[in-house]
Amino acid sequence: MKKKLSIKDIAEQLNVSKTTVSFVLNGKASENGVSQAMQRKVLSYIEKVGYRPNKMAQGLRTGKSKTIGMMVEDISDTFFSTIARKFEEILTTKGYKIIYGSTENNTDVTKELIRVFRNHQVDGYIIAPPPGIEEDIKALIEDGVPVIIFDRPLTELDVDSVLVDNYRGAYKATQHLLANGYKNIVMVTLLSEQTQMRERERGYRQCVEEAGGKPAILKIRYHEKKEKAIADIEQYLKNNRKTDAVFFATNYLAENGLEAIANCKLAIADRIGVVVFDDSNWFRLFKPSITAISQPIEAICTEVTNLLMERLEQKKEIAPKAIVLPTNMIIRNSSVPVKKAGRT
Amino acid sequence: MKKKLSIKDIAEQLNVSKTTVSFVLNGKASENGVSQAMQRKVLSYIEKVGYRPNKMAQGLRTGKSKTIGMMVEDISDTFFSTIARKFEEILTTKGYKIIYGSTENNTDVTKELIRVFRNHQVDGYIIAPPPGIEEDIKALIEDGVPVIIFDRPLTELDVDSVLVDNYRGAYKATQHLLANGYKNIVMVTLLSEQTQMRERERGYRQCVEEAGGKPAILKIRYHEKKEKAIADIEQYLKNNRKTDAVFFATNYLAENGLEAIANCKLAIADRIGVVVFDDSNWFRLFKPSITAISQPIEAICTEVTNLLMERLEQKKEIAPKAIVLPTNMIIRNSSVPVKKAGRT
DNA sequence: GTGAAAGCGCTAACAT
DNA sequence: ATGTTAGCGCTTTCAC
Repeated sequence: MKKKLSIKDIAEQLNVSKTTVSFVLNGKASENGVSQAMQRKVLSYIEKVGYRPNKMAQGLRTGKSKTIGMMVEDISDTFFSTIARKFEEILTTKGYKIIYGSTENNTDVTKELIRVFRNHQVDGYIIAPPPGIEEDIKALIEDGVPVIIFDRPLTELDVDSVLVDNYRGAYKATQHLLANGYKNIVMVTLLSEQTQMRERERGYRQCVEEAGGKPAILKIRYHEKKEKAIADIEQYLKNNRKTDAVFFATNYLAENGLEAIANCKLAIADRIGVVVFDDSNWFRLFKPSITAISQPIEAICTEVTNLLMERLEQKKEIAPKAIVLPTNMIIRNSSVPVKKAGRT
Repeated sequence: MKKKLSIKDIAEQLNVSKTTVSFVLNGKASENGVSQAMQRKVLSYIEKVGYRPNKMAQGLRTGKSKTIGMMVEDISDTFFSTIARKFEEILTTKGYKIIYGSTENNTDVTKELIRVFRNHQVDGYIIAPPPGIEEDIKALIEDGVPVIIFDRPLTELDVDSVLVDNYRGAYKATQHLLANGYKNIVMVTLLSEQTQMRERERGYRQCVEEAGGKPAILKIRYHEKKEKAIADIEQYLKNNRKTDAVFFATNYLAENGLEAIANCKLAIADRIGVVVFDDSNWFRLFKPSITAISQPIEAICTEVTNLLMERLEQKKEIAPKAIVLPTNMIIRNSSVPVKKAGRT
């Protein structure tokens, strides 16, 4: 077991003081008048023996852990894991590591996560917040800790945030279905308080009402048995024969909804139009391929990390920014009746 | 900005020593003869003011960070993100947090990740190793750090590992296709040194050869342009008209391969059978639904964490264990000609 | 230009 | 039964 060496060992080997070593390690050598020769000597020795400073000691001393806490609803969700990857990519270049936690969109779980992250002295937080977490986040901010929220708004709280225009995304999706001749569109959404879902619902409602129609909304409880969700959607479809299009508020709902539609033997596109909020790699492979509202994941990540780095490096007070990004509609075949367009 | 309190503050407020507080905090109160009354007093005060010990200081002192380093090829891959979630679930109950890193299946990236994780003093490693990383992992183990590898074997190295029987999984998949009347099966796999891929290839070869056939293997470079992968597969299909079944070695390849098949206008199941290694939530929704070899994710995670906890709590030397889990074939419609079975 | 030393918050051996 | 104290490895002020 090769003994881990400390700055003290290095200093002793080199017959200099810990201070000198520390200075060159932190790039403060020149400004503190350490000779070039000395710097080279230290650097090359460190390189040779593969010394790397102990982050815990550094952290204890400086109060900085060089780690960021990321909290999302569920890290196994493709949307969030793709984002996690992107964050990793960007933050690694800045010398940060990420520790993650899944909130399950549950306030208490999130509170506990925040506590744990605090104990770990994370330098900043990236959070897709559940409802009811305002107070805790406010406390964080008041303590001067950088917090960036994304994906879900936290109204009533002045905090850096990066959101997507859920309202317009849903509006456009609905409008697109209407434009393609579908008249009775049902929106299948989650029975939950997630603010971004409410925005999507609002966009749908607004659009339908403007067109003189009557909104129809089916709410499904999240992560109850898959079979239950499928059965509920199937039931709705059977009881509402006039329904000729479905707008799924999330990928997860589409997964079950598409099965329900199959069970009802309704031909997608011709008999029933389909649009899903959030894209999936697989959608283009369906027959017919599935139209989706996609979120600008790259942009979300760069905006979030930019805000975060700004806060981490901030010298003076800066006012929180709220960034809203547009969604992108990817029109495929599930929302275009065959008589109007070729099928893939 | 509410000042963070330390154990010293607590001790002063309570008029006791830091030791006493520390003992009750660490459940060593009784064994060190701290009175029940005292324990309750400390506990309730701590609860009241919401004190929580600073992990960095604890870590520096004890040499334990209570964090685990997880390295996988790509955290945004569904397989790995699902696993990340499960690890989180289990390790949280044990008081550990996870920091993650994506290796891109690249040796140098992984080496650097290991260095960074070491600096962060992670208490243990969970690694899906890239090729050529044996030496570094060996060094870790010799330093007494718990390392569990999974997903990919590291031959020549005696280390705790949890793997899936890739050979048998591929063998069974091939056998299943043969049994359903497909005669010319091509395996589409990655042009890479990943050991688990070689095992899958071996399973396929063995089965085809036993049946007196001639193996046909198409290798695709990972993560080159999607279009290139699609074109390559399409090309193969066009040049080999006799091919009547495809066995995709991973989900990622299936994503492109299914598009190639669609482009060639080959009817899945009837004209061309399809089986994919690794399942996806979406496969049951395809028409026809896609047959897949699924990995026992739950089992992998519990085995890995069990091994890890064993190491973390180990008193005496224990010999490394190699655990191999069976895969599960989920027969859907893409591998069963219609004349033999009903379509969904 | 370089070094000594204090101290970040905690644990645990040792004293009392 | 409770308190004193010496570090863990590092940064940084201040003294030489």
